[in-house]
Amino acid sequence: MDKNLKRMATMQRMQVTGLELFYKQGYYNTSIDDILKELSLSKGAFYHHFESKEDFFIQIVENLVVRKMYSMLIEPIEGPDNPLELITNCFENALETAVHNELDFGFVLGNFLNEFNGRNPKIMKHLSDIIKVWEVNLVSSIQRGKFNGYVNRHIDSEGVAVFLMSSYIGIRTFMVENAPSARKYRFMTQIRQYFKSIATKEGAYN
Amino acid sequence: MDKNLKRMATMQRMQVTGLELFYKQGYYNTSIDDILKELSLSKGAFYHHFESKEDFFIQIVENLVVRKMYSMLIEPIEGPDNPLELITNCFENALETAVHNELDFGFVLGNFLNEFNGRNPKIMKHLSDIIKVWEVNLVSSIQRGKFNGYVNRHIDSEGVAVFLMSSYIGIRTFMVENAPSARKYRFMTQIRQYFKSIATKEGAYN
DNA sequence: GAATAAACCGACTAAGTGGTCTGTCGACAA
DNA sequence: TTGTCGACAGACCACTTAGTCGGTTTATTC
Repeated sequence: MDKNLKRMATMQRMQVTGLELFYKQGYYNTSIDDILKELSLSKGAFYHHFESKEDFFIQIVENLVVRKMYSMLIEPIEGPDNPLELITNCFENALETAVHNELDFGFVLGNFLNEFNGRNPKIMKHLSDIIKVWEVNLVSSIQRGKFNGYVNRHIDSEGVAVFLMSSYIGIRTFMVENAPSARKYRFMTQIRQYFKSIATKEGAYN
Repeated sequence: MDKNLKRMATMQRMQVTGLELFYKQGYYNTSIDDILKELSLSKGAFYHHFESKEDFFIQIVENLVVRKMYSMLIEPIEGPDNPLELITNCFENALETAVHNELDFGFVLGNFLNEFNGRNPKIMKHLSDIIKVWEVNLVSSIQRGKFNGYVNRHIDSEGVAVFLMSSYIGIRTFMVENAPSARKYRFMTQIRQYFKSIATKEGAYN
C-alpha cells in the first residue's frame, strides 16, 4: 500500500513535470533526459514506470489534460441556465486563468493538436477524442438553450459549436504572443456580440 | 548571371521542399537530411547556400510564407467594396484551398506560431510581424467599412480583427483533423451570422 | 585551354536521442 | 537473518542531429 503510494507519487511528479516541459518546449523538442534532470531522477526510474515516451505522453493526456479540460471547459457549461451566459462565463474564466498563469494547462490541447496533426495518429486519436467530448457538450448545451428559449431555433447548433471551438483555439494561440489581457477583452466583447445575434429576444442575453 | 540563376533555382527548390516538410512534420521534427534526401542534394550544397537551419527557415518565412499570406489573406480584402463581403469571400476561398489541397500553405503560420511560441524568440519575431501586418490590414478594412457605411460605427474594429484572426487560426487547426468540408461550411455560416450582427442595416450584407 | 570561382559532394565530429540492462538499495515477510 | 521484490541508478548502445571541411565538378572568362 505504502509502496503503491510511492509509485503513484513518483509517476505523478514525472507527469506534471513532463506536461510542463512538453507544453513549453513541445513534445519532439523535449527529451526524456530534460524531464529527468528537472526531477533528479534517472532513466531507470522512467522506464520502470513507463513503457516509452509515447506511452508516457498518452498517460499525461489521459490523466492531466482530460481532467483540466473537464473542469475548465466542460463542467462549467452544464446545467439548465442560459447556455450563452454559461459559455460566456466559462470562456471568461478560462481566458483569465490563461492571462495570469502562463502554465495553466487549460488548453495545451491546441498546441498538441497542432504538433501531432498528421504526424502521430495514435496520439492524435487521444486528442481528438477529448475535442469530440467538448464538441458534443457544446452542441447539447446549445440545443438545451434552444429548447429553453434562450437560443434562436434557426441556428445550427453544430455550427455554433464549431465556431466557438475554433475561436477559442485561435485566441489561445494568439494570446500567448502579445498583450494577452487586451486581446482577451476584445475577444470576449465580440463573443458577446455574436451571442446576441443568435439569442432569442426573450432569452435576455446581456 | 546564369550562375546566379542556378543559385536561385537551387535555393528555391530547397526552400519549397523545406516548407513542405516543415509544414507536414514540424520544424524540430524535420532534419536537414530529410530535405536533402528528397532533393538528392548534399550537406555541402545546403551549407553553401544557407548559414544554418534557423537561417534557412527564416528565409522560407520571408520568401514563401509572407507571399502566400499576402496573396491569400491580405490583398483580397483590400479595396473599397464592403469589407464584410470581401472578408467572407477571402475566407471562403482560403478555406476551400485548404480543403482540397493538403499542402496549401495559406496558413502554415498557425502551425509555426504554435511550434515556436516561447521557444525561439528570433523566429517568433518574424512570424508575429506577419500577423501584425494581417491585423493592421483587417483593422483598416473594417474602419473603411465603417466610413463607407457598411459596418456599424459602434463596433470595435480592433476587436473584430482579433476575433476574425482567432477564428481563422482555430478553424484551420481544426479542419485538418476531421470532416474539413463540413466544418468549413459550418464555420462560414457562423461568420456570416456574426457579420450580419455588426453590419449596418443599409450596408446590405447578405 | 588554362585559370578561376562558385556549386556541390560526402565523410566526419560532437552532442544528443530513445531505449536497454545490469546492478544497488531499502522495506518487509518468513 | 535471510530472501524477495519493487524503486531507482547510471553506464551503455545504436542511431540521429546540426554543422564542418577538404576535396571535386562545372561553367565561365580571358
